[in-house]
Amino acid sequence: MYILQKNDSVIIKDLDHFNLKQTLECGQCFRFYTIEVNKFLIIAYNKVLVIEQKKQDIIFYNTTIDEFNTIWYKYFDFDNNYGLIKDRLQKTDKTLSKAIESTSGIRILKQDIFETLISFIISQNKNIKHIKKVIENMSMTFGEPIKEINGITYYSFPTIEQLKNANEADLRACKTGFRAPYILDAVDKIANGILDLKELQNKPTSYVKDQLTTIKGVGDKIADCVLLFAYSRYEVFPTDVWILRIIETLYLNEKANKKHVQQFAKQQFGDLAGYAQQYLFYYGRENKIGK
DNA sequence: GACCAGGGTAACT
DNA sequence: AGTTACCATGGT
Repeated sequence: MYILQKNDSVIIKDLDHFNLKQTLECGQCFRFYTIEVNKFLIIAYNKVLVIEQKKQDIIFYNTTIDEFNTIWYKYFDFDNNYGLIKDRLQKTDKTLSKAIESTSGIRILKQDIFETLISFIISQNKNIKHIKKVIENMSMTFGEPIKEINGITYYSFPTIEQLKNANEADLRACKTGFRAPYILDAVDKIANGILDLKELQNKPTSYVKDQLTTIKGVGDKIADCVLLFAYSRYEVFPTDVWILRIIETLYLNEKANKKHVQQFAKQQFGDLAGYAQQYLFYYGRENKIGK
């Protein structure tokens, strides 16, 4: 792979192990819109990015090398060697090997910690489409306009400071429902210094998980999503209703509970369990496994 | 109209 | 420690 700049775009040529559509649609992120086939608009880190994939080339529109280096390089996890990761996973497991054949372009994004936390609090007992809508509502209500494209204004995800001004009625107006007090508790703990999301970056995974689950409405699964998608802890295995059914169907051939599935994933996939989870999740949903 | 959605909590056995 | 009803809301 190599990078070049052309007018106001940055282009990555000959990039392996990357599929933009798979990476965005595997359920790890919620702030993106489809413009055309393989062309998307993403909102992240207070930026609006139009990005397109043409075979093995990725075009980042209206950006600079500097912005690419400081934001998008890390966001798309270009530091990690996916060839190596997939080799290791495919060698140890035939079922996963088959799943990876059709999902091999997924990358685990490195997302903003606060946004990921609030987004997955919202996610509980909702489908992905509705999660996206509620996050959009919150951004329009509490965030700031970043950029206007084709007459549509795109808003940043609200900061902690901006959400401090929110009350429960405001949040319910965004259709958060019973999750409104959960969001308020998260904002309260962070704003008052009881939780320091940045400091947790340097702590062991189990400690971070213990801290995150002190927030009301944050349990095992939501904490694992924040650990995987924002703290880059690739050993966790977020276990939701989908992945539960997928593991039951593809591996266990019997009913299981979430604790059982977590133990299984740890011994089966080890320190790469998080990657395995994303490949299996996308594969399972595409093929309606267990439904 | 019941059932489900990238779940968690409280109140039960 | 392992179940179960309930929590808003929109879609099928």
